[in-house]
Amino acid sequence: MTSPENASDLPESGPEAARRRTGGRSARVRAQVVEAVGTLLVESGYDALTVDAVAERAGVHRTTVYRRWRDVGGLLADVLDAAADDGWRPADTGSLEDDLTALNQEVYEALRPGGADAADGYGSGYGSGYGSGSGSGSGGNLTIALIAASFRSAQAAGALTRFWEGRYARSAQVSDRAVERGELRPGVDARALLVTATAPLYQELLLLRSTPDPELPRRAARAACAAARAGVFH
Amino acid sequence: MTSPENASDLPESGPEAARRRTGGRSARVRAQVVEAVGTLLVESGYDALTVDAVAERAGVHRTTVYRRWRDVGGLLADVLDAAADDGWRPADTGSLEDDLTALNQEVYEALRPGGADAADGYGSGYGSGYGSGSGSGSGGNLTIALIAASFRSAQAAGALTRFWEGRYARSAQVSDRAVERGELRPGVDARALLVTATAPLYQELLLLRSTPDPELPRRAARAACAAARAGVFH
DNA sequence: ATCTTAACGCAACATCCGTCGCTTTAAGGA
DNA sequence: TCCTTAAAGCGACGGATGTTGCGTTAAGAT
Repeated sequence: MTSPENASDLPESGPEAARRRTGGRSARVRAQVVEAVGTLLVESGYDALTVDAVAERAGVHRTTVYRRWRDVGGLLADVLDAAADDGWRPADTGSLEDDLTALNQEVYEALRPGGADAADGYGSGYGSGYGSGSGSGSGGNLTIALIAASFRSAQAAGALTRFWEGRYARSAQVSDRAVERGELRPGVDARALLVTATAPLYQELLLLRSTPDPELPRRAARAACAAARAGVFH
Repeated sequence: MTSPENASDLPESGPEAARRRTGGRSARVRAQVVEAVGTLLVESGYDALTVDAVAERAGVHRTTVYRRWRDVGGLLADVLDAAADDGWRPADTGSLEDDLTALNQEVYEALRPGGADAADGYGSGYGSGYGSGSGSGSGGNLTIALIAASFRSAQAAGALTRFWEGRYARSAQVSDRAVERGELRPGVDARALLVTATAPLYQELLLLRSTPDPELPRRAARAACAAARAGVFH
């Protein structure tokens, strides 16, 4: 759980620097607030995620939230950074196409209207505590809410980028394994391959908001495979 | 120029329906407001696009804007619908890869940080009157501002989807021409091909906000070509 | 030219949002 | 246990945002 103020975590430069107090009350407040953010997002979507609502839900005073997180973007950055360092790994199915399809399936679930309950924007694991968002009325999709927020706050945008880059970095082993198996020649640009594979899902579900096509994850994976085998990413 | 209220343009159902007044003053007000929206977006980005700022810039009263467009989303929807029916056509270069690259180049310019001055999110032509946004400080990218807005307003989201679908529909002839030339077998899914070709640009520049790579438009086009030739979109 | 009334202008109002100065609580070192 | 002070609580404020009721202007029909 990375907090805004210790993101760059020098232990206070001065010799007699003021001691931070991260124990007891502060920790409790943070936990309550972070949980309130998740709950509110799932229940009523991003528009309901005001500082006031979070504070009330967390049983904490408004000014406390303003001082520690500054704004909604800061709250989301905190939540996202916490989600970023889960133990997620890409599935290992034995073939490049199936690996990419599995990856795309996760993205698909996260982006689908009734979608997953997690900061699953790409990958799983986060906050399985938040009951599935399935059909929770105006709640809408949590992942989409987070992305929407990233357009309103530089801080949230940075956190989201870090989250995704972490996912892509770990997914590079999908490409590595394909090389080991001899499916691809060495020297392939893993990131380009992965972006090509996943991008159509974001395009269709997030930007174009077309009706979800269950075949899309596999088709996008196949397209990326074909391009990779043709040497486009070398 | 499609206005919110005549979007579904039945000429008033009742036999003695109240006559709308679209002439003189109303038309002038609309023109002033729409122009103010464009100017403000280019000059200072989406965050500066408040109803008040638009009203002041247009020399019109706040309540007028609130009543006719309801909110910023309504304003943007109006602007986007106006931009959607320009005369845009995809370039015809003589080969599929070059056609797609040209398409991607337009998207690239529109999405790049110092990017194009138009609602060029995909395609050109709109409002060439708005001086190029090149480097206009905090202005940021107009296209990205419009997309960001679409996450805050269902009305703007709908307009943006319509805009893009129109672009994709017209771009289908890129695929048709490739079939005619014998580059692709008949029966290819043009939309899937086009989405695959353009999606990596949106992914990198809009979502991941990575530093622009001038090679990206061509690489994405090549990847889509390779997939198409492999029969992925049939 | 005259009349009706849609659309705009205006001012007052209610909210919401973020900030500030001050007080109170309790974390953490001695 | 006591002391210092970081961090939370509290109330009040100023500014921005959106709404409402009413008066004024002018579009469009006769």
